[in-house]
Amino acid sequence: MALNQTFKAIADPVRRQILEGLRTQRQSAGEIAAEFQLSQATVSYHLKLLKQAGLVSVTKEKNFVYYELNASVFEEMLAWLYSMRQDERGNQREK
Amino acid sequence: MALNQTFKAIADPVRRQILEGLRTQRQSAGEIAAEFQLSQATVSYHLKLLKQAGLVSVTKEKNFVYYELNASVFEEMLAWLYSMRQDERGNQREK
DNA sequence: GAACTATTTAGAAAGCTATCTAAATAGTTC
DNA sequence: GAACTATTTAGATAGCTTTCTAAATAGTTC
Repeated sequence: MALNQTFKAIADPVRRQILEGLRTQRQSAGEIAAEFQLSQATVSYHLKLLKQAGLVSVTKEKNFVYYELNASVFEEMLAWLYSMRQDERGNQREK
Repeated sequence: MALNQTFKAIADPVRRQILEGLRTQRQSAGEIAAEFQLSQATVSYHLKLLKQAGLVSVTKEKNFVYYELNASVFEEMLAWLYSMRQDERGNQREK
């Protein structure tokens, strides 16, 4: 059950912002790091967590490492949130 | 921007399980705590975080405190996840 | 109002997370 | 192969989270 890792991964604002940056195109580790006022090492740490959670995938090219969104993993989380929303109909409170 | 608090709240497995238990009916703090092998104080702490994140709402009755799902707050998270999924079409990798 | 029941708050400890700097790795180019 | 560029790993640290036990609060019942 990797759902927990996935939810933890998106619980951090830096990591969500990285994901947002990857919505439209892939980016190298350096390009991603440039968007933050954090050391490259710190951003690399966040990228590692996103990769472990399956939210991004990685391709090496020259001496760049490109990250791209792996949207299928979002489905699991969507499914969980959906299931929560569904049942909020008659919520029987026996006054 | 309370989205961060909301994502953090669901990042913990105990809290997700609490929410799952509330899908079909409200429960008192004691009923919720009985489902876990954790002290009542610990469960109370998790309930506080869920309440602060707006994911549950609270009614007092006799000397019981009832918790129920507040599904509207899930919408925000759903919207974020959706926006992530949308853009994963042509992801232009110029090979 | 005394005893009881349900829940929360306080304080402390263990473990986890995010961050940094410095060093290591790995691949490129001349 | 030496120098350069991009990225990751290692080790350290501060701060946050989860958990506990004990005590406090608050409401109920007789």
